[in-house]
Amino acid sequence: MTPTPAARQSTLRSSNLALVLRTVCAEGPLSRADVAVRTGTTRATAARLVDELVAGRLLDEGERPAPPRRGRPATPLLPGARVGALGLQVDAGLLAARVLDLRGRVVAERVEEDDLVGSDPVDTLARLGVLAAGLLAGMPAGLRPVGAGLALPGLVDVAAGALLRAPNLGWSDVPAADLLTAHLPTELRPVLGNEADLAARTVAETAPGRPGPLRDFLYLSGQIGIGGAAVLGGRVVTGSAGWAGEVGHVCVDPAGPACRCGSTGCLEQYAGRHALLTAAGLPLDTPPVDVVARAEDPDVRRALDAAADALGIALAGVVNVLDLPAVVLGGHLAALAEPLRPRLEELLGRRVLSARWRRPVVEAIPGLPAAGATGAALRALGDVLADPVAWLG
Amino acid sequence: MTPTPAARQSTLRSSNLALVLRTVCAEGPLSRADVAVRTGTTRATAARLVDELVAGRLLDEGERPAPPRRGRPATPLLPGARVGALGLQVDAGLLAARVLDLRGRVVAERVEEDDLVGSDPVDTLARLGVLAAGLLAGMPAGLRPVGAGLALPGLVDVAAGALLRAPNLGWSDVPAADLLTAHLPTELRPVLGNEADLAARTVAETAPGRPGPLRDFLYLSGQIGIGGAAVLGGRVVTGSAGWAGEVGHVCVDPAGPACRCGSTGCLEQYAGRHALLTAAGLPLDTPPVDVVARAEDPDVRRALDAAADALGIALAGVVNVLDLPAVVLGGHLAALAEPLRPRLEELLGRRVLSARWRRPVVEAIPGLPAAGATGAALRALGDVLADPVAWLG
DNA sequence: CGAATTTGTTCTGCCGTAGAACATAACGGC
DNA sequence: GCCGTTATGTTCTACGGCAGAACAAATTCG
Repeated sequence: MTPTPAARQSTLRSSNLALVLRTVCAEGPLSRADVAVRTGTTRATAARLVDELVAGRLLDEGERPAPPRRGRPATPLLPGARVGALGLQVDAGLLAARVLDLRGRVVAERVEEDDLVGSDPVDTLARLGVLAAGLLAGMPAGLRPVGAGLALPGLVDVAAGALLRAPNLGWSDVPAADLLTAHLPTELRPVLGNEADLAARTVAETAPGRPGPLRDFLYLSGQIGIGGAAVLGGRVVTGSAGWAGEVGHVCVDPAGPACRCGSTGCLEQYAGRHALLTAAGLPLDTPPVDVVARAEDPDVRRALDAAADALGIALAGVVNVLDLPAVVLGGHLAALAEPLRPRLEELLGRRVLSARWRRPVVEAIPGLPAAGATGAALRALGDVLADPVAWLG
Repeated sequence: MTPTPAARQSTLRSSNLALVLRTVCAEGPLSRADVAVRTGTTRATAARLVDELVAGRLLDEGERPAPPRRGRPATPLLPGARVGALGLQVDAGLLAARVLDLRGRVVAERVEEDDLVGSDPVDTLARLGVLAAGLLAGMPAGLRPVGAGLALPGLVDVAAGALLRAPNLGWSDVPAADLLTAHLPTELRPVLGNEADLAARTVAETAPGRPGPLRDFLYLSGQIGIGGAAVLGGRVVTGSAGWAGEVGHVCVDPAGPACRCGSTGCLEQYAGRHALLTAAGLPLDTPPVDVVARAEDPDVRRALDAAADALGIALAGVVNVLDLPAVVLGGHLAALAEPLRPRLEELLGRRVLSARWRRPVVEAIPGLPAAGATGAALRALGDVLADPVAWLG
């Protein structure tokens, strides 16, 4: 236990700098006077803090497209466009590198689709490293990269920067951060994260520091298997070691089919992409839209119903334990939301203890491809928002 | 969304006062110099803060049972003994009122055992109010009550101070805080809380501000039904509306027996006290020790195994979603821990995805009767620790 | 009995915010 | 076209809180 250090004058300053930066990030263009009102400080103090952030390039003074009003026109403040973070992702079907700026805009990206199941981790991460290095080399000179993150579909050891196990890739014990650092500037050693956790972050946070419409929800990322993440108060619940969110291995029926995890009747065995397509008698590369199109086919209908039932049972359990007002379907499950929803909502209404007072809502948010990469960049930019002083140099 | 106010000088002072108070509460008797070291401040500043807390009676200067050392003897500081909070509890089998001081000691208590299933909420809460008023009337004059809490076995609306539904009591829509306020001083309007959440708090926090041995765990409170609470980083996860922790209604087998909640195959139907005793062919008032004594009886053994299996399946799901390193059995389940543990730990080892890296541990913590009342008092005292300035008057 | 040692107190200086006065840049009416 | 109005942004002084160093106090050890 590191004892918490007491707050000193400088702590006050950092904390208020962070508050001002967060405020501008969260509420679009604001003037110095707006910032003073939002933070409850005087204009004098707000201006002082803003000036420091502008000097450190974390905030930009915009040209004034001033809506004509009385009084001296305000200079609009925006999150710094010259601060960017690198988000990386390796998934069963793609390799992605994406740079986001503090406004949450995609500055540059490269996505390579490829079947990476069973690929060699060293080769694949080297490919990703080259991809990322190329992306950074092509960046406009003014942009300063402040951090990097890597989304991986599996259990991750954040402190060590290592992937423990990613069943969908067939990878185990990969020192991913070390392998990538060889291709990147030293200050851009990527912080690892679980793909579903980071994808969930893109739903909770539409841009750095800007809260999304939902603050509490369970996110499901349907891939070959099923990943998930619970979000409470806008923060992803990562658990004590960062291994939370394995919704795909919640047991739906102890007498159900064996799962590769060693257990039986896991949710993944009903609602995972492979399991669902197999049950529906469709080829494993059938895109979700085709599944929806054939929803009236009896075999497909039966598979969809079984998936909805399994989701209902598993998610009701999670909602009972965590009290979440919404379930967000992402990944391939987003596309299947329509045929799944009626049965799923009915089950949640019946099996969730508090449904009588607040019935859980099912939302579908497809998200852009490689949402994990965006989430990884958001995490890195979140570090800047949390402690701007460290980035003012 | 209330905009966060910026930190000012006075914020700094409150925050450091809170830190000093927390530090002394967490690490037993400390001198001013110890506090300075622990908080990283100078002795001058630490002494100033300590003096203010001593003047406000939140800290006491102890007599020095000084272990003979070189140098000027230190004056030991202790959490204020004259600050107390009232914890109340209504359960199916008892009514409890308990006063805890800032050191976590039980200053006074009254517990009445009685069968309250199906009782009239207005009458019962009036009884509890009288009990509490009597307890307060008998308190030493020096003790200042700073807050109150009420633990209830059901879903609670904290903001309204109302109980929504407590199946074990047969109560619905009870304005509990209002009913009790009639018998108590106005500043002691009790804050409602779920019994399992508050009992879990007594495990996470052995005394106000003093962390227990476990920081992350799932607590199970076995009563007639089964309540639960997840604790992450020492904080109880209450969910978005405070309704989290309904582990008893996680589905173990969709084809299982119907539950009074309207669902099927809930954990409660296998490991709840009533369900377990019925399955074992024992009378419903059999104390847990007798169940353990007859563990070799085939019927009892079968019921215990079924309960262990159900717990394994349900808890593995929760652990997969929340990544918790430990499961704590409380209530009647604590007494049954020995016969349940082997099978339960085996199942958790098999069904928890991350068990290969860290196998979940099962602990039994019986706790004192009416742990919810203690937890409710701890919550109120936690308010004092969070913002001592409000209590310095 | 005096040196050493540790605790607690006093005093000065620095830093960050509050508050008020002042400067600036627009609009609008006459 | 000028001047009052209005809102923004800046400058200056005051206050409060912590850091750091010097000092006073109380006990042990040689």
